Amino acid sequence: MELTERKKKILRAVVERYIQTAEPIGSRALQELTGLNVSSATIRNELADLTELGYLEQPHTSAGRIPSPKGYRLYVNELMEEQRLSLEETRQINDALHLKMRELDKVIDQAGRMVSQLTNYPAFALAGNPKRPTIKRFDLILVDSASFIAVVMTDGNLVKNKLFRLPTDLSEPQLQLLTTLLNTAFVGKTLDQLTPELMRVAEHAAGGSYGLISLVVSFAMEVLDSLENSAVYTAGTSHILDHPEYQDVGKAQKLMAYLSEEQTIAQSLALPALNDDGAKILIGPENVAEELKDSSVVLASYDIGDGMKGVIGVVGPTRMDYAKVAAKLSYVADGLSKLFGTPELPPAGPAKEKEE
Amino acid sequence: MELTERKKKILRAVVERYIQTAEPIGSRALQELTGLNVSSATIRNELADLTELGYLEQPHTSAGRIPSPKGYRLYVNELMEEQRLSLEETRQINDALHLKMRELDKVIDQAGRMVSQLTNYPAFALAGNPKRPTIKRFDLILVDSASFIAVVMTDGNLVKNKLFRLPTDLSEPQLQLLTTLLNTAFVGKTLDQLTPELMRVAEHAAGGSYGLISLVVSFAMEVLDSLENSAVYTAGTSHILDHPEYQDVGKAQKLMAYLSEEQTIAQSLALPALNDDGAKILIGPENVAEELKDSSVVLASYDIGDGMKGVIGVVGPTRMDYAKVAAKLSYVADGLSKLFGTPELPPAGPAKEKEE
DNA sequence: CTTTAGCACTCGGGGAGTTTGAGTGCTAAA
DNA sequence: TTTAGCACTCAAACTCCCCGAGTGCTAAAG
Repeated sequence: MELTERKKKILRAVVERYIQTAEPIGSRALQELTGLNVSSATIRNELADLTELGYLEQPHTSAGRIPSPKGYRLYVNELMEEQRLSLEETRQINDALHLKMRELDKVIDQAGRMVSQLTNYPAFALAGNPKRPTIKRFDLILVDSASFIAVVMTDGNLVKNKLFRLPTDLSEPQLQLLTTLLNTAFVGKTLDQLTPELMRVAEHAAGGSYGLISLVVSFAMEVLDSLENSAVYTAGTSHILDHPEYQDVGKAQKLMAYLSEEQTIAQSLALPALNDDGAKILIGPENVAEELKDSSVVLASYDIGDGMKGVIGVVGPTRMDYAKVAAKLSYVADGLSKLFGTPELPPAGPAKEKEE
Repeated sequence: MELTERKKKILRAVVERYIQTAEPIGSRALQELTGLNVSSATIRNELADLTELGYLEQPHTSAGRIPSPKGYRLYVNELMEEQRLSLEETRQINDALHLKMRELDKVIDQAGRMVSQLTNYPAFALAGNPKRPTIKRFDLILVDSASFIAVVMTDGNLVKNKLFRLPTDLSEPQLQLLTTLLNTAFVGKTLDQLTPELMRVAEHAAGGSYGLISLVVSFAMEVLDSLENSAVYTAGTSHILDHPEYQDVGKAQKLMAYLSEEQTIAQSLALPALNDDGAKILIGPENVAEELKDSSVVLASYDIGDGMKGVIGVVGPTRMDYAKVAAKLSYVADGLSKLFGTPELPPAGPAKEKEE
């Protein structure tokens, strides 16, 4: 059954007011808020209907109404106006997006912090890749006769390195041989495919090369592993204490505990949202996790490039300002996609050349 | 004035009991706890003296006594027995110290988390270097005609890399030239010494090389910069809610806000402790930061190698279990020092060789 | 001089009772 | 269908009072 215009107007007023004040709204207050030219008694009748239909709740008989999760849902789906960010706000975000370090982890971490600061809610951010990562190339750099740097690059164009110090001497040709060997034997393999079997074969081919193969490969495996179980960065968890619904320390504690279970967040919350575009809003009981049953989550996904995607999200009371949060989150997500979309090197290089 | 043995015994009992229960201790309870064969009245007299001397406090006239910061200080200095960790505990720490990734940032982050989990208090960890870092060597790896990887190694043997994609073509000899150039012009320089002046000279020497110099150098500068302003990792902030002294949300919030000001922690708390060995304990008002005036901090420093040091610390109520926390922290710090002290490569390499 | 028993006193915490006021639901009239 | 009016409800805030743990003081005993 479709609601009448007037009912919608009232529902909307209740939601918006409650988002601001966190207090039940009574019929009298609604008279003014809605601007409807009807008496409070009429509004009371409407409120009774809306309560009957499950859009509103009453903390106790003699209190005003507050939105139920169902009410929020209707509000988010139909009543909420797209919030436009102010110039000030977009400028702020744009500034913050000018991150110095472009290391993937750091950028994601920073993005999470930024969102948390922007919204005043706890936030999290992570990257996830749909396909299993593989190594694309190996390089070994001789530092001195007793140490070398291994550089591995994944198919997602992520580059990692590690310095190895050896108890024995090492020569350039030796390293070259190793490099070729690594590149022929292990490129394009996923983590599971790097079997001990394969290692043994390659090690044998390496001859007397000190088991260096296994060292570098196990480093590569660490890299692949950390990529598959991508880290979740949380930020601003203390913000939940700002909101009256978490004045009860017990509740705050539960939510915080949940937020520090990073793997759970990744699996159950963020990853399912990877492929949804735009902002996704999960209200109270719509959340799978028990700990989030009376909180809400807003998620947005962004493109990292090379098929990788990421998710940033915000957690807060069901009473959170969905319009604003969703707008900010989407804006940041877009910004990140653009950031990753542009080549690392702005074509400033050639421009700098004097001679044209 | 030196306290009598009996007074010390009483003070100690008060502190230890209060650490457990967070409740004021009365004279009757102390009769049992101390094992002294005197009446409660006698103890009351002693308590009055200790209060007079500033070692104890009374929340209100008709309550028992709790230790004052001065009392804690005496306890920590003279009365506290070195806590020995149980086998179970050392095993737990040793296990946790077997970290997979040996990337510096991650290790430090992990260490902080571990300590927090171990002690049930919020913890932080950071690395700091006394001397200004410089770049030790540059390497450039050609990936394909339009991209290359820059690898820089600092004097602290930290290696960082970055992938550059270019709008133009690139050749191996070109890269080699660049590498030599970079290594002659910029090695051994601190951040300030990498002046625009120097850059211009080097760029000029590079001839038509597309301003690549400045790209790589500015990456190097980022690395140096991030090394100088080393990150602070905090973990387990939600643990403060476990303790009754922070049931007051306002207090918890203040402390949490402080803990998220990572730069402040670094500057005012951790860095001063860099060169103190062993555990350092700061009780309540001994802290410089206003926000910590009624909390305590335990710090321990560890060696990273190459002259770099790090600090891990724990923040909690003044009532925290100093003996246990200090013991755990020292143990972890030692473990970290050892971890960094041993070469990256366990000499397992040669051992793996079949043919001897 | 120290220790002890005894006793009056203090003060926070918790429970019961009361008041207040915002807000409701219902009814009867417009 | 809307409105005015009115009785009713209930949480929150306040007051009052009791309880008991614990103190400080005094006077006597060691």
